[in-house]
Amino acid sequence: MSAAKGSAPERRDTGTLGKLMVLLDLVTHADGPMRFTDILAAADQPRGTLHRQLSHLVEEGLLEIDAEGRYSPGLRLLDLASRSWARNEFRLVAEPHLKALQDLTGETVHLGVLRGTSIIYLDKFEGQQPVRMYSQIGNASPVYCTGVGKAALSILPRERVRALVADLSFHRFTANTHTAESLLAEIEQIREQGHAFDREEHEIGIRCIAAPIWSETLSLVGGVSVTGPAYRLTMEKLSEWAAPIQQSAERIMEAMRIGLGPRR
Amino acid sequence: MSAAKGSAPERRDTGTLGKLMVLLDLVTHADGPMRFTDILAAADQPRGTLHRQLSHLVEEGLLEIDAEGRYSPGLRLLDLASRSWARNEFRLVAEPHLKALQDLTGETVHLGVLRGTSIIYLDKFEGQQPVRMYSQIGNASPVYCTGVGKAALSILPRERVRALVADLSFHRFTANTHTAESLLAEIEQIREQGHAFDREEHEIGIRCIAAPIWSETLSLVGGVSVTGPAYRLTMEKLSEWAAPIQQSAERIMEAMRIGLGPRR
DNA sequence: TTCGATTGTTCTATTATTTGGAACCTAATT
DNA sequence: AATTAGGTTCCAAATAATAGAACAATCGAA
Repeated sequence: MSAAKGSAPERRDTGTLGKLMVLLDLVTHADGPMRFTDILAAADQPRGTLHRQLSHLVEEGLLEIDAEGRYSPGLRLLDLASRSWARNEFRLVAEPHLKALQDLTGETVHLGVLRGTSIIYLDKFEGQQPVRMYSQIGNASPVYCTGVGKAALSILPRERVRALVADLSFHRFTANTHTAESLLAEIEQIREQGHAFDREEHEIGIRCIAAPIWSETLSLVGGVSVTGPAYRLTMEKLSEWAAPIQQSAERIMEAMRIGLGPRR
Repeated sequence: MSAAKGSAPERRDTGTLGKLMVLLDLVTHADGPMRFTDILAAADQPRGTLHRQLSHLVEEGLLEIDAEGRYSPGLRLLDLASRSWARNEFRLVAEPHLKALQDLTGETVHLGVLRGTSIIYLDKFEGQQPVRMYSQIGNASPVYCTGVGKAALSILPRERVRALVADLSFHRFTANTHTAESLLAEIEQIREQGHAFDREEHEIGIRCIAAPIWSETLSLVGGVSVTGPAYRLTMEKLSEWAAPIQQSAERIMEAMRIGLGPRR
C-alpha cells in the first residue's frame, strides 16, 4: 500500500453502485435542479457513460428529469426513507423519552445518531410553536458544531475521535464554531461532565444542551438534545437541564438494552 | 423478441442498479430486519453474489447490518430523502394553500402525487399537532383506495387509466374497497364532478374528499385531500368542502404555472 | 436564413465488473 | 467429535460498463 499523504482519500470499493451514488449525492446536495452539462462538469466522466448512468437512476425513480432536461432527486427516495424511519428501532425506543423531555423543558428535543462524520437527526419534538420546521429530521449536520455531535464524540475512544477529526473539514459557521484543536479540547471536558453544550456554534441565536447515548459495542452512537433560542435559554438555564437530559439518555439506553438486546 | 403473454412483466433494464434496487426494496418493505438467509430465499440468486451485493449496499449506507447479522434499511436514505423533500417544487408551491385549507376545515390536509400505480404523500397538515415528518409523508399508497388517487386518475386519459388499472392488484382493505370495475365506473363520475370521495375504502372510520391537480403535459398528476374520522365527517359535511378544495387545487395549479413554467 | 457552437443521445469495440459455483470458514447442535 | 446451518471468500466464465467518436437536436448570432 502506498499511503502517500497522511490520510488517503479512502475510496470505497462498491463498484458500479459507488459511482452511481456519487451522482445521486451530487444531484441531491445541489441547490436546485441540475442540467446534464452541470453534472458532466462535476462528475469526471465521458458523456456517453454519464448519460446511461443518469438514465438508469431516472428509470429506477432515484432521480427525476423534468421537461427542460433538468435532474432532481426522485420521489422514490421518500418512500424508501419513510419506511426506514417508521421502523427504526432506536427511534421507536426513544420516542416516549423524548416526549417526556419535551414536556419537561418546553423546548425542542432532538434525537440524533452518528454516521461517519455527521449527525443524522432521527426525530424531533417541538414545543407548541405553530411554526412548522420538519426540515430537520433526516438532515445530516457536521459533528463539530452540534450538541449531539460533540456528545457522541465524547464517548468514543480517543483514537477514534482523533481519526474522525482528521477526516473533517471545519467550516466556520459562526464566530464560536470549533477548530480541530478547540474541539478536541472540549471533548475532554464533555467526557467528564457527561453532557455537551452548543454555544451558538452552528447558528447565532441557537443554543443547546445534549447528552450521549451509546450501545455497548459502540455500534450505535448518538444523543439527545434540547435546543432553543439564546435569548430564552441562558447558559444557566441550560445547565439546569443537565441532570434531566442525562437521565433521559440513561433511560433510553436502558430501554435499548431490553428492546435491542440479543433475542431470547 | 417473443412477447408470449398479453402483458409481459416489463422488466426494467437498469443493469446492475436494477438488481440492487430489488434488494433494497425487499429489505425496506419487510416488516423487520432480515437475515441473510431470508433475503437469499426471497431473491433468487447465488449466495456469493448476494453477499457481495448486500456488502456494497451496506458500505454505501443504503442498508445496515446489526451485530446479529440482520439487515435493515440504512439511514443514508433519510438524508437523501430529506433533501429531496425540502427542495420539492410542487410541495413548496402548494404549501400555503394546504395551510389555508387546513385552517378552513380544521381537518387533516394531504398533498399527493401519482407515481406509477401509487400515490406518494408529499405533505400533510394536521390540526394542532406538530407534524411528524415521516408519519405519512413519503408513504406510497395504492391509487384505488385513496381520495387523491382516484382524483388523480380522473384527469388521466381513459386509455391510460385502463392500462394502469390493468397493472393493479386489488387488495380488499375494507368492505368498501373498490374492484377494477367499480373503480373504473367511479372514475367516470369523478371526472364530471371534479372531486373524489374516499368512503372508508382504505380504512374503516376514515373518510376523505379530494381534488385533482395536474400540469398541462400531465408530467405531474396528483391532488389535495381533506381527511378525517367518519363520525365527525358525514358525507354531507364532506360535500360542503367540494367547492373550497377544488378552488384550492385551482390555486395551486395557477401558482405552479407561474413557479414551474418555462424559464424566462 | 445559414453557419457555428453548444447540448444531448446513440453506437461499438474494449475493458472492467459481476456472476455462479464450489470451497471454505465459524458457531451452534447432537 | 461429527453434523448442520449460516455466512464468507475465491476465481474462471459471462455480462455489463466504459470511452470515445459519431450523430442529432437546439440555440444564437450574423
